[in-house]
Amino acid sequence: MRSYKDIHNILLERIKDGEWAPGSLVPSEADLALEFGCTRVTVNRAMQALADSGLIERRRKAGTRVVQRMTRNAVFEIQIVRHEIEQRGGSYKYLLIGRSEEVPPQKVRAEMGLSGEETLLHVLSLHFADGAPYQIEDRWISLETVPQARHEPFDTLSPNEWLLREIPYTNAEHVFRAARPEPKESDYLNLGEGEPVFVIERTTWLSDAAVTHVRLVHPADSFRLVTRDQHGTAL
Amino acid sequence: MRSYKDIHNILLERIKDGEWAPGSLVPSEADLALEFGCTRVTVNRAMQALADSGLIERRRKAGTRVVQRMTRNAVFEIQIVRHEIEQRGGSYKYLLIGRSEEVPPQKVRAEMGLSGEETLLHVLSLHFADGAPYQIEDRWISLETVPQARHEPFDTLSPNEWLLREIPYTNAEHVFRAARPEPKESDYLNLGEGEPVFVIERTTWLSDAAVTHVRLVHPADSFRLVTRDQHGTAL
DNA sequence: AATTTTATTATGAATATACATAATAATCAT
DNA sequence: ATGATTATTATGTATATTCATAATAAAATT
Repeated sequence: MRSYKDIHNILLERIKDGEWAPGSLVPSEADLALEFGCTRVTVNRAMQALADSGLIERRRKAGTRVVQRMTRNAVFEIQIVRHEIEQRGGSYKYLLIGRSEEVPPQKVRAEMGLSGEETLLHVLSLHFADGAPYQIEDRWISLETVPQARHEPFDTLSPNEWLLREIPYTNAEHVFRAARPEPKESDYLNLGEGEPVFVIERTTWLSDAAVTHVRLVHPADSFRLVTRDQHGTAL
Repeated sequence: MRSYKDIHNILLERIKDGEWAPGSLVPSEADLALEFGCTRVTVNRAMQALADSGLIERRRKAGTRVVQRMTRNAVFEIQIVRHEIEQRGGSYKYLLIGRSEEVPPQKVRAEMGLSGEETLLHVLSLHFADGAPYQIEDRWISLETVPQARHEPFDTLSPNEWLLREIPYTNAEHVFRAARPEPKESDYLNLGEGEPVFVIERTTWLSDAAVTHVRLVHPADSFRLVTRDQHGTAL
């Protein structure tokens, strides 16, 4: 028996092989159902999977076309820093530098979509891999969205780990860039003269409420971001 | 009438709100079908979508659990450099620097999984935004996988654009990092003293055959990589 | 008691069927 | 010819039904 996954794979092959060229119209569900000797529903399930993964575009009556993509997606994993390091067999250490309640600078307020001048929890900390500084975590946490944070000392458990463990979030925005470190950052990371840093800025939200904004600063020579593979199945 | 998408969203809310905690067992399809007044099939469709997006894990008889994720995904778009620039309202220019057939260095061969010492097409080019250098494209193209490339001059159309338009690929691997530019790169990009670069290395594959490997080098102050939002639908 | 067999249960998946909806094509009235 | 109306068609989705499969629990056998 042919499952919808089989049909999905067959259709995928046809697209990959160029048999169905980008932009071309593919046969209707009814025709394919006839060809594969199954019902239209089964073909539909397979086609929907292809549409979900962005390979085809479907419109009622107009039919289904192979997308003429000018863009593709890549996916990378965000995980706890400790795991990042331990996974590579490195030894991990965490150090809290400062913890206070302050009104964040304008830039952070803008990123988090804060209108007023409420105080947030500001936590500055350092993550070490094999004894060497690996990441500065400069974080602001909304006490309105996450009041529990007020009672967390963050002296042994990093905000990174606590948040990922305890607080759900719905979406995140990232900015990655290369930069010259600020003097203080250069100090914390123990950087050589002229060594650049890799900066990740992440803002996370729970529905419409900002949860946290963090600036992660890494020495350039010890950090690389790698994407996972694509197109295995859906996605 | 409640569609499977409605049910998907309702269940998603329950996970987001923590009503269904990470690691907890969620009600069976049959129970949920009863609750929502629809058939099990509809619930199944919704649950499958959630499973596809990695929020729940399902096993026969064992039931369905909310994943206890320590990692989350982020997605970014790979698009044609020209579009990247024009989308921001910038003016785009392309310049071919060199085109030749050579045996690539060991590092590139390793990335592409090449065993022998076959010659690849090597294309070096520059992309400008508003007159200023924006990206160095240092690319190797497999003439075995993409023989058509041999007849492409790449003097007005960049390999980036030609490949994305003409050649399908199934998956890609990326590495991002901050680095100090090599002297030649600093030269091409017209960089100031000590200015770092943002480097993207991408290898793409068509099934098991390597298509191309490219090193993209950007001035740090003109480049930032931004992720798209998550959790809209699947993924 | 330990092991094997059987029954139960939850998810996975296919089928036939019915109706909804959006886009296009064909028809008709002006 | 032009514009409005209707028919057609492809996809979207829901339902009832059926069977498959994997994991667990219960029962039976040794």
